[in-house]
This record gives sequence, structure tokens and C-alpha cells, in this order.
Amino acid sequence: MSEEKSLHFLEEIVEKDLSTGKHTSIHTRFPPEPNGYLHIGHAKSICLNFGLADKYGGKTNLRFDDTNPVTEDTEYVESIKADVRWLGFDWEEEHYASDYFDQIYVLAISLIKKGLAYVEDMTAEEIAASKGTPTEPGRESQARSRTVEENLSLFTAMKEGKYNDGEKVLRAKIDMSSPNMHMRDPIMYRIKKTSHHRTGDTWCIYPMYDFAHGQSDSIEHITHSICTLEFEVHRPLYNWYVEQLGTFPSTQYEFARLNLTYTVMSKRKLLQLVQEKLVDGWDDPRMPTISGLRRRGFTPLSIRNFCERIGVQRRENIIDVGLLEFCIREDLNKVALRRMVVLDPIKLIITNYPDGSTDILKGENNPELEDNGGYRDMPFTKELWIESEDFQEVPQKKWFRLAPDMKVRLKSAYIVHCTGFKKDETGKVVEVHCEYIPESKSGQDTSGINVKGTIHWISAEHALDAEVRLYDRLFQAEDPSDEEGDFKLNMNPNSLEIIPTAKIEPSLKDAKPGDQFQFIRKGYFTLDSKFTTEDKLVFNRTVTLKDAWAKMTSR
RNA sequence: UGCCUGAUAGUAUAAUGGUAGUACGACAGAUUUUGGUUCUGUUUGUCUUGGUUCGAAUCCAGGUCGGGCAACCA
Repeated sequence: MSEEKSLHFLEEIVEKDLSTGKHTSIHTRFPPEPNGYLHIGHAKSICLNFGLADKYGGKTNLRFDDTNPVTEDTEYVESIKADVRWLGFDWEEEHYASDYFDQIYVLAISLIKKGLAYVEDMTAEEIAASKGTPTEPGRESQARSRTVEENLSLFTAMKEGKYNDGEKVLRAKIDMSSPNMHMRDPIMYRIKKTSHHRTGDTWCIYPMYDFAHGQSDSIEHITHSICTLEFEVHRPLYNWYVEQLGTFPSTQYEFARLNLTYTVMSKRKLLQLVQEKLVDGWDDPRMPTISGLRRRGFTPLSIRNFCERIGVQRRENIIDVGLLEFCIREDLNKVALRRMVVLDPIKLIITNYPDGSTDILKGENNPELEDNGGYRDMPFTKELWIESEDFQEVPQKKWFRLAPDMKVRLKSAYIVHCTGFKKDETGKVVEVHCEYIPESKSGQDTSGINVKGTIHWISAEHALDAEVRLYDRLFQAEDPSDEEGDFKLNMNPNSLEIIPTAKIEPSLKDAKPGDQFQFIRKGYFTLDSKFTTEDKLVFNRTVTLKDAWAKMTSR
């Protein structure tokens, strides 16, 4: 019995196109502009485009939409390729709109020859003014009446650099009174005497998105050109170029972009955070970028699962970041090695344990794996570090950790009975005193004692120091862009907490950047790839564990 | 007050004229050497008004509310 998985609207379109013979196979593309780093919203588009082709035996190209030399850079090209690969996708062909500049130029010439494009002399301001408004029609430009020959020679002169930026543009001759603003003689080419990251100074005229994008799709025989909803009103123009030029009829389809609670997703805003140094670069672990999520400890699988779960539709949405957290916990629970780390240490002294003696205990690597994923050694001694929050001088109700006269299990070790504690001058508890129960050793417990609480610990003598970085949401508002004023006013001042000297168990010293761990009872962590050095380990918290106790006490 | 577009639990997403279901969340319980995991149960929904129909979330008409569109950006 196979559960019928329902199709989303794009899958339905593809199945229909395939069954009606409109297409015998499909070809999609992921078309980023290399002017920034990819974020989780792009991941949705990547999963969609590659996923669709995968599912229906088609192909997907990676194409850089590099038609604006002012904002683009090879740094971005490289990061985008790395991110797509890291997510687990391999493109069929790698292309650049700039590789098509010759072909696109020829197409422009042919539109001029058909009398469907003309060279404009007006300034940007004048053009904008003559375009009218959404409710009022625009005015036709005098340049509209130029002859084909005149347009041809003017356009050639543009290409040859005879004019400066802004002096001339090439416009499509469509309809200045169209209810769709994009059809009011849109600009096809503008002059930019800026070096392009790939074509250098070969060109000084560059095609606009609407002209270049659709025609690039046609050149690559893209069957389904998938983009986000804001391009919906561009579709008539996209189709107009295809029809007038008789090029391959790629078809544009739109879906709703991803929004996530407590973060921003626009490249412009993310760039601001980077430039104003409000975060530590594009790959800051708090950023919703692919590189940030990677450094934070997210896995490609968790992101792909997330994209699968959120679905694809045409309605505006804002996804609860809790779903992303669920997806990473779901994955990491199955693969992350369990380790003991004490973030805020106090001493636990086992008064009836022999001085100078060391017991080597076995700790399971991961209870979710077969044979617990194997075991690592954990030295046990008289003096241990435990989490200060695991002791309460006066226990609140339902407390089942340490408190005077209470018993807890030390994970993978013994049950201990609290006999006392010591405070410093300020009244802060600095030592907890316990007696251990020798017959309660983990795995061979004959004590018959049942305890409710289990806590983590590290031998003080063997513990190592490491820096641990705890991250929280970057913004305090669910939808920072929706708030009054500058979105940056909504930043969470406590989105990063650095613990300079956490106590970590010895086996962690061989961790490699990117390794993933569950620090028992604390959360999932990964070794940071940027700040870790020979003699200093830096761990990033990917996500906390679900914490029923914290939830209960916060009520 | 033009054009395009959308509206199903808190958030997403199914049901394609025939029992409104699923996931995340929330709540309750069981299991647990992680207050984790796992398991069980509960909770909450078709924007509105008409119409067509034996039957409407679905089709039709009007309304309401949301998003997008007037860069030589993509």
C-alpha cells in the first residue's frame, strides 16, 4: 500500500506538460545574481528546481544572472557554487547570462529591424515621468518614430562607447498606455562603463533583466522557468519577447518566496547587516544564509527536509523558525555523538571516593544508533564539574536534580547522595558535597535505588577548556521588516552569548570543524570553522534540545 | 482608486463537486540512566454574503482583507 503523496501545483503542471506531450522532458534552472550570498529562501528555490527535474527525469542548469556589473563579483559566484553543492545538488550545465551577450545583442538588433525597439535620448527622470502612473497612461516618446536605420546606427554607437552612462537606452516599442507598467516601452539595454567580473571591458551596454533573463531561458531551452511571485507582472513582457523573437517558448511560473519568523530574508537587508558589522560576515552563524547555517551546524539534509515540509504555493507565508529547528534536531538526534560539557561549572566533591583514584567509565556515543554507536572512555574522579543550575539549595517543587539530601544519577556513572554544600563570601554555592553509592555503577547497578534525575559531569582533573558560543534569534520581532522604523532596531541584543571557558570532556579534543555533537542535556553543537585554532576550540550551538523543564518553570 | 494575484486550525500544507486530513506548535499521559528521543491521546480551521447543486473548501456573482506592480536593480 503506497500512500499517494499529493502533488504541488508545479508538479501538476509538469505532469500535465509531460502527459500532453507539450514537453518530452523538462529543463529547469537556478538563476542567482552573483551579488550576495545564498540564503535559506534560495534553498527553497534550489530544492524546487533541482527537485522537479530529479523527480521527472529532467535537467537543471546553474545560471548566473550577471547583467549588472556594478553589483556583481566573482566572490559571490564562488560562494554560490559552493553552497549549491553543499546542499547536495549537481547542475547539468553552468552558464552565465554574460556568455550570451553576443546572442542577446543580435536579438536586440532583430527587434530593432522589426521596428519593435528604438533608441531613447531621454534621461532616466524624463523616462520615469513619461511612463505615467498605474492609474494614468504614459506618453509616447518622440524617439518612437525613429527609422530602423537611425536606431541601428544609434544602437551601434551605444555599443561602441560613443555615449556615456545614462545618455541613451534601447527601449522595446510596446504600449505606453498598457495597464501593466512593465509593458510601457521597457528598457532593454543601458550603458554602464563599468568593468564586468567576467567580460571585463568588452561591453559597455548591458541588457536588462527582463530581456536577458527570458532570452537566456530560451537559449538554454528551459521548459519551466520558475521564479518568485514579485515577477508575476513581468510575465507578459517575458512572453512578448519570446513571441516577437520567435525564440524557444520557455514559460515562467511563480511561487511564493520563503519568509521565516525572527529573521530577514532580503539580500539588501542582509548586506546591510554585513556592511554595518552588526554580524560577523555573511557566514555569521546567526544569519539565514546557507553559509551561516552551515557554520551554525545545520546539515544539508535538514535543510532539504525543511524545504520539503514547507511546501510550495502561491500565497504569502511566514514559516515558524521552530519548524527549521525541528528539522535540524530530527537529523542531528540520529547522527550527533553524545558528549558531556559543563557550561557553567561548580565543583561536586564525592567525599567517600578515594583521593587520587581514577575510574575509567564507558559512555555511549549515541543511544539512537546500533550498539549505542560504540563507547568512549570517561575518567571519573573524586572532584567533578557539574552544571551550577543542577543544584538548588532549596529545591522547588518537582525538582529532581541535586539538592540537600537528594539523590541523582551521574550519567553513565554512579548515583550520588547530596550531603552538603559550601558557599563563598558572597553566598554563592561553590561546592556540592556528595557520597556515591558504589553498587550503583552504570550498567551493573545492584543498589535497587531509583532516582528521577540524571545529570552530566566531567572529572575536574581531566576536563579541558573550550569556548562555547550560544546563539539566539537575531531579531526580537516575528517579522522585523513589518515593524515601524528601521528593521535593525529590532535586533536581539542577546543573540550571541560567549562562554570563554566551558569544561569539556577529554574526548572532544580531537573534534574537527564541522563535526556535530550533542552536548548531553544542553543542545547540539559543532566545532566552529572560523575561530577554532591549534590551542583553542570554539563550539557553536546549533540549536538547544527541547526543554520541558524550562518550559514548565517559565509558566 | 488602474492592473496582476491570493485567502483552509497559532504556522504551514492536503482534500481537484461526495467523511475537512497531515506536519510543526500547544496541552495531557506512558516509556526513558539526556526534564532529550520514542509512543499515545486532546485541542483549534474552510474570510464574508448570496447563488448553482441531492451535496460546495472546491463551481458562479458581489463584498472584505492581504501581497505585488510606476529602478537605466534582479
